Amino acid sequence: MDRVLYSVPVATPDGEFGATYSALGLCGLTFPVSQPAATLSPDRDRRRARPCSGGTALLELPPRIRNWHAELTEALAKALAGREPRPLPPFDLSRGTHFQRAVWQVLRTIKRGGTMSYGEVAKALGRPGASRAVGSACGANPIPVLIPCHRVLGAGGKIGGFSADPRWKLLLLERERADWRGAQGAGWQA
DNA sequence: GATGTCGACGTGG
DNA sequence: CCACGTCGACATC
Repeated sequence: MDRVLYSVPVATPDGEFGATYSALGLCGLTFPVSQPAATLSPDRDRRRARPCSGGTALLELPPRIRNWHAELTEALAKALAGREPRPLPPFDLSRGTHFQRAVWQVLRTIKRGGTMSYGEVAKALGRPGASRAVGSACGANPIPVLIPCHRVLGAGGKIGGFSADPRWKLLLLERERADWRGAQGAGWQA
């Protein structure tokens, strides 16, 4: 069952994310809209945590979902601070195609601070030449940050694209101290 | 060297 | 059909 049953705001130091849950687990995570990434800077000063605007919504959640949400809230805060996001709630990725799920699986093997190129991911799937399709699959990732699509860069260390906002990609990489600057240092752009 | 163009790939509009 | 979070090869200045 991949239907979205609950949509819940997630308060973090970087603004209010949005989580959606199905009966199987977390099936979606969206970046804050109220705090545009345009105001983000790669420096260290953090934003104040905002109270959850969901109001009484949280109280209406079934215990199981509420537990997942508590785990997610903590995991997301850790991830945004560049630390290991654990424990995690279960993910419901049943909406992805076979290829997309295979891609997301590879993404989850990229260690914090590490990166892969779209081409390398394609190669890891036994599909050299599908690098572009990998890019599309990354863009279709329903749970950014926790499924680290931001750790996939263009060949030669170029920053590549990011559906939400490239600033988030840069910020996340900064926070995990990723060694993403390519071999030639100059090979990246905003 | 610095640019263009082209084809391959999976998915959704 | 087309347009994408790409890449590498090759052509041409």
